[in-house]
Amino acid sequence: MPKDKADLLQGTLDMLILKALSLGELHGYGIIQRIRQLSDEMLNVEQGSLYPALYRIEQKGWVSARWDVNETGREAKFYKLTRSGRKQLETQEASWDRLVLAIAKVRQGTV
Amino acid sequence: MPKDKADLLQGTLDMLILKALSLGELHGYGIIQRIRQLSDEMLNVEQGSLYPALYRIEQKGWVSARWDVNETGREAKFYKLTRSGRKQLETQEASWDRLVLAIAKVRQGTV
DNA sequence: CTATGATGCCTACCGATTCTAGGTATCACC
DNA sequence: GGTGATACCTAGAATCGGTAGGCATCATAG
Repeated sequence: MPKDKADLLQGTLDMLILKALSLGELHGYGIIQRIRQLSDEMLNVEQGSLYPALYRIEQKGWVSARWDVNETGREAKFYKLTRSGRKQLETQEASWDRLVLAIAKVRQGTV
Repeated sequence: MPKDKADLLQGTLDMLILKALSLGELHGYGIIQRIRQLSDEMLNVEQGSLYPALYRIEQKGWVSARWDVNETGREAKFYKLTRSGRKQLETQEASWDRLVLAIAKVRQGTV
């Protein structure tokens, strides 16, 4: 019974969160939904992964958080990319591209 | 001082090893060299990552090992893909492709 | 002839990160 | 009143790659 949802590889979650936030301020729960939606339901981030990741990312100064009220009037913690976070997103995207390229080379290679 | 060699993401090493072995039987040290060469020096697998990984992979039945002598007459442990390993390689490549696709979708997405 | 670097194997431990599995609370809806 | 969605959180397990060591052989440079 293989899951159709792919598990994330370690190291990809930060990039996804930063990317989601690059499209606009958002609260935690919304980040999960945005990633799922953007990936056409292929990626599902667990809450138990997200919240610790957000904490780490905030500690690193890549996002800032504030409590506010969402459009339905509920309390939620909104996260916003900082300048440093935007730079970090670029860095991580570049690393990802390098890795994808390198692995593609290995896969197309012959002895 | 960023390294120009990319660190691997967790979960990619098995696939790289299996791919390297899909090109022919090889000993551990040679696997490292083959991956480095195939990736145009972009990927460098550490010995401390490789040997435990080979052990894991052998336990799962994806490779078989035997001691032999290399072309220069030195003892070395040669690994060979099993049928199950070849199937596993396909599976992992498919997962990798799905992940790359999913992340590409997220990255090109707009709200 | 000795030192160094490459080849070849291995292990122990660390650090980072994701997941599972819980917990809490509010709200809409049936 | 119960269920599912929304919204936050934590503890602990599991995985896995890296660092840093160890050991042995061999070719080559000094």
